[in-house]
Amino acid sequence: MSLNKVMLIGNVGKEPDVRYLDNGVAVASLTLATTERGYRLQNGTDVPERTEWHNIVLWRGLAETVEKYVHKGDKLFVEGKIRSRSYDDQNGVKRYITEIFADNMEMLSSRSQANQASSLSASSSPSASAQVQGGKEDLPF
Amino acid sequence: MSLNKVMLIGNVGKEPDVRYLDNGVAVASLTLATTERGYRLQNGTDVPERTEWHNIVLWRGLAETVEKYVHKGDKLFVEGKIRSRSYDDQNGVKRYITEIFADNMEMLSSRSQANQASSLSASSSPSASAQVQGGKEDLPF
Amino acid sequence: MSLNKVMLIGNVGKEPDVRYLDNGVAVASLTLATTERGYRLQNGTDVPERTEWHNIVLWRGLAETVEKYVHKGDKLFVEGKIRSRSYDDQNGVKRYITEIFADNMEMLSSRSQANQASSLSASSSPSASAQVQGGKEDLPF
Amino acid sequence: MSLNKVMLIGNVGKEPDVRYLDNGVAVASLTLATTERGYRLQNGTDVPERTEWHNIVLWRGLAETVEKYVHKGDKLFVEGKIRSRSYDDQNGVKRYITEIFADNMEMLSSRSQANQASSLSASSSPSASAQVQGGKEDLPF
DNA sequence: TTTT
DNA sequence: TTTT
Repeated sequence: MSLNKVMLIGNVGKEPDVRYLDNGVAVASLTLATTERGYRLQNGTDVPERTEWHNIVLWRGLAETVEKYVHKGDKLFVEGKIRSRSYDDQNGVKRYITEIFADNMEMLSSRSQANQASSLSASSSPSASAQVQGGKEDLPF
Repeated sequence: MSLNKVMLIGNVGKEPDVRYLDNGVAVASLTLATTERGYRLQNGTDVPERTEWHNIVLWRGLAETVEKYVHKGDKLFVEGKIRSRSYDDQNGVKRYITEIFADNMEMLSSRSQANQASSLSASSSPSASAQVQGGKEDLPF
Repeated sequence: MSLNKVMLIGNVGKEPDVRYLDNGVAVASLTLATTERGYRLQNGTDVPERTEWHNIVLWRGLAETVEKYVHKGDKLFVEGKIRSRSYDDQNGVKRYITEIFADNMEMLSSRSQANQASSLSASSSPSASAQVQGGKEDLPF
Repeated sequence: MSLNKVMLIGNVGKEPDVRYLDNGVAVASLTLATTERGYRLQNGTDVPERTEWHNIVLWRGLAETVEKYVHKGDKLFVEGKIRSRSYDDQNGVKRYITEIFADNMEMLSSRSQANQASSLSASSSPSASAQVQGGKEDLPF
């Protein structure tokens, strides 16, 4: 048995990228920043704040929601799993990238009209507190 | 913003109860035991092992999967949220009960044919490692 | 093997209760509200917002941090496990209560001077982004 | 506010590497495999099983526990956060690596004498069900 | 590149 | 009893 679970709350770094495969399936990519607060060690040393950037990949319904409602600066809750893959860069060097494959997303803030978005999307994702789940059409009750 | 998230791995206490509402929606109830190992304090005192019993409620597709494949003794991973509700018992005393409303379930073992079940159900729940999600008909890739 | 994990983000309902055992150990109790947004079903029915109240119990260092810095209305992240116990109420009726035994806490907001509190307490809880862990005196790096 | 949380259950890929810094602090590195079950798409296509390898880094007490008790093949529960860092490889190419910085670990199995290990280490990590926490010397009750 |  |  195995578990591969990630939960993030952070801010979207730039406008998400959404594209459609030939079969019509939507795929979104976005970067999410999580920031640890700095603190002071007992010996007086300051440990500065630290920002981690996560590559988030979302498919299907989640990607469509991203396209409609998610923008740079927005705060998101993302739940998913870690996936690493390799690719050859422009110099033929093999590169590894670690991505978070999202199973679930919740919009926590809006710089734009995301609040409206959030309640709209919530109406199709009732299984948890206003969470948006991929491609789910039915209702939990 | 708000988060209410529970993740459990434990064993099913007895045969699950599954019923159908008038509208055809399935609802399953089961009890799940999680056990903390005992340990010895530094002063030599033994803290015994401790079993916690959780009331799990599952709806729709998850309930149907439970009906087909989950049995007493099986090991389950359950993800969901905490919900408390009150009811009046047979003596008219108001009682409170805390339940875990499941969003997600994974079968980790089988005493019966659950392994087969698990891979079957996985085929309709591809979003995560063989996880069974309620009412989801589409595929993540 | 077993897992019993809860993660909550919510608001403190009233001033926490902190007491000290004869051996000097601090124990804090507080209630935390998590709220699911309401939404509209596809048939037009409105599902109203729903608030869940959680009984949180914190020990030792966490309880002392609560005593110093946590107040009614504050937003908290709490991580812990579910524990149920029974007691006889004033009428001799056996009652069951479900509590969240906190392993970890993070202060996310302050109505009072909690922001200052948060950075102070963070300096003694370096293992994660400003999280406060019970009785931990050492540093992770 | 920010959250960066990872929970993994998987198997250790090879013997862990443990070293000590000049100041006596222990640091352990290990690889952990999580495996998603394969499944069959509705169109009949088989999606094969998929193994993900995670780089886990543990400090201080956790690293010392790893040194004593964790071996290739063991099953571990690891809780922590995602951290990426860059370094220059032997060809001067800048490389990025993503690691899981562990806050918490639980030994779920042993190929060697890890069961004994687990109960031993549990005695110094009582805050949660036999979980081993870094550098914690006190007891929760 | 975000945010506090 | 909180909060949005």
